[in-house]
Amino acid sequence: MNNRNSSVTLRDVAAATGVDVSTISRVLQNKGRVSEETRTRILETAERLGYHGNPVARALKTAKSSTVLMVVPQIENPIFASAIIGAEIEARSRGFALLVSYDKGDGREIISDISRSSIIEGVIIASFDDDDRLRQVLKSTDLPHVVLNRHLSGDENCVAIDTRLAARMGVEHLIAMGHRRIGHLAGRLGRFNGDMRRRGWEEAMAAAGLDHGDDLVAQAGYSPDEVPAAVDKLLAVGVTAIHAATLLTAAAAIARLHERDVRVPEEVSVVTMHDDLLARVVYPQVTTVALPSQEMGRVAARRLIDLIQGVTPDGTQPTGNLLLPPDELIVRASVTAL
Amino acid sequence: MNNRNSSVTLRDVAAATGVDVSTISRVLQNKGRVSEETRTRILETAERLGYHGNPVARALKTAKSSTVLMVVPQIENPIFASAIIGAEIEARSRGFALLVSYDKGDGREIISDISRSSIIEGVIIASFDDDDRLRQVLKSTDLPHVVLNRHLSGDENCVAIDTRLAARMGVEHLIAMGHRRIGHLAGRLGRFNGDMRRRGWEEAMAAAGLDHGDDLVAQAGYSPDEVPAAVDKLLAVGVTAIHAATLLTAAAAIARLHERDVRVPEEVSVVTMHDDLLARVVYPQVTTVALPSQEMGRVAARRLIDLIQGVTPDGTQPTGNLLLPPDELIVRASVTAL
DNA sequence: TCACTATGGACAAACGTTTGCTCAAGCAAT
DNA sequence: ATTGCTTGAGCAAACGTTTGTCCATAGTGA
Repeated sequence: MNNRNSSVTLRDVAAATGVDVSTISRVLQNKGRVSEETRTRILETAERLGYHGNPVARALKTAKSSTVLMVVPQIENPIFASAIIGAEIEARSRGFALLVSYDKGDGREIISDISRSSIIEGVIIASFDDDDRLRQVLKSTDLPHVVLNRHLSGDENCVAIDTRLAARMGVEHLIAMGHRRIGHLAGRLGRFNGDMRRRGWEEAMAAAGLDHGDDLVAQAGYSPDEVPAAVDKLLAVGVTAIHAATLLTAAAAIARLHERDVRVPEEVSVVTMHDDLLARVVYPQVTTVALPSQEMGRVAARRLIDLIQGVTPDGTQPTGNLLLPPDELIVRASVTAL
Repeated sequence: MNNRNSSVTLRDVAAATGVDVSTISRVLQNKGRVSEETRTRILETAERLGYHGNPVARALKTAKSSTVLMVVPQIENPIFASAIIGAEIEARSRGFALLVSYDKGDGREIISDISRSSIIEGVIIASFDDDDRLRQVLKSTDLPHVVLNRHLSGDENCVAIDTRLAARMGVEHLIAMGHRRIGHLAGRLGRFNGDMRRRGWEEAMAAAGLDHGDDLVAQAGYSPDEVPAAVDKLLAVGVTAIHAATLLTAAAAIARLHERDVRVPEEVSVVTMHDDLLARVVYPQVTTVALPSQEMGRVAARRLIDLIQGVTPDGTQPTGNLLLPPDELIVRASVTAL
């Protein structure tokens, strides 16, 4: 019907070279035996005609679409934004296209929805923070998949960042700077990353022989709203430093400290993890452990495509969860020595 | 080869109903005349068998893939992140899938790249801030397209937000609060949005009979790095308020003011546009004109799909650039009355 | 009753590939 | 000289749809 420009087909090349389409196809795939002479002739005409193949036809024939889907919860979270970029870069470099779908988390069956309207070979799932629901979704499809940004017990294909280690690094920095009473402004406890970060804080505190009781942790989730109360709670127990679960809550904590006329970092230091522009536009600029969020997306895509293709580049079947180490601590102005 | 579960085909339904595949196809499309009896019988078996059609086969036959591509520069910019979501929501509701591709801006031919590996019916372009390059890219393909986040002279399918009006609204608020000497912390002048915002500031100032000379505008681009110097420049000419081009530069400006021991908003008020979490985690929380960034993505997708389908829902051929009005001014703490 | 038109549905071609099979040469071995 | 193997390439089927064409059957008017 509405033929796009790119409508030079195998048949056209065949006609132009006086050779059968099947031969062309084989040459283009480097499959089967073809004389050197015909091969170059074909390659030349294909090039000259601007032949590029029809991905849809190929997909129909081979049942491989070279397309993967990434389902994200709220893309606004900068960590997912970078993860998408990372995934897209990796996917593209492997000849795959990346479909992105937004999951409002309202229980819609995104995946079957999508795989109904478009053929995908696999899916990267970053949404569904309800483990049970995620398992259920995963079970409802037999698509290759990888779970992003957390580890799901019972699943072998999860890619996450070692936020426990990142937390430890941040807290250890605080300790090295002489802090002894360090509060943990927790994310969502009970969730993978929330728990990991708390454990990291705990480990660092324990290793230094410091108090890490419950009164030193205040949960604030991931939105700014609960931060003020949590900060107040920490202030009440006399912390000299706060380890915030996320950059956003760190910023909110700093804002609260200003509000309470507590000077940062002179009276209270703040450290967190994840580095982006935000860390440089709050005052004082925040000391933070950079996280490989783009790399996480890249690795997830790599694993997914390995899974789809059945092997890793080195020939072995990929398996096991991945935990990416954090990048380094970036020292800015929100922490001071005691 | 590797048949996914969803392999119940038209033929299967045909076999189960004892009717030809063509009839099934017509029933499923509501095309052609089919007796009520066969129709329901077909519908039932299709349902029972879980038939959902093969999008690839359909795409091959009809030359319509129901897939569009969105090319983004840096997705980290929250405005693009929301735009992607908006576009995805609209696309999905119209039965389209959204492919996302990241353009590092290194001159790679993303579009031909992608349309080579996957068939797309149209593209939303948010990258290429070089107008000439964009025009060239657009010319190199005859795909339906819409340009996002700016207007490109000579193109009829651009969707942007009226940042000029947003700027005016912000500045007018400042004026209403009694400010007279208001500096403009500009984005990138020479670019669509940078110019628009400056004009908005100018218009508001002019309308109030206030000074809007060049010494009152300081360019800072969109990254925090150039902000301190620009703020210093504005401080030097004695402004009591700053209108920042973006939320990020507003935050950076506030940070600089703190650094210079200038109290916000008591000594200098700050207003900007775009609302997201960031506006609530800096101290003081920033007064800002909310921008319909998700809506922009939605509208872009709508226009693109209208273009692809040749008509708008009401039957007329879509045409003309779109300029979305800003949402409302959100009053927070960064502005005070003089 | 006969020709004629709706109606409902079957047939088959086509979309652009991939791939198993077949087959003609060419060549070496018997 | 006949057989047998290798090499190169063509033939045709298939992937799962959509759609133009054709053909029965039934219903209409005369």
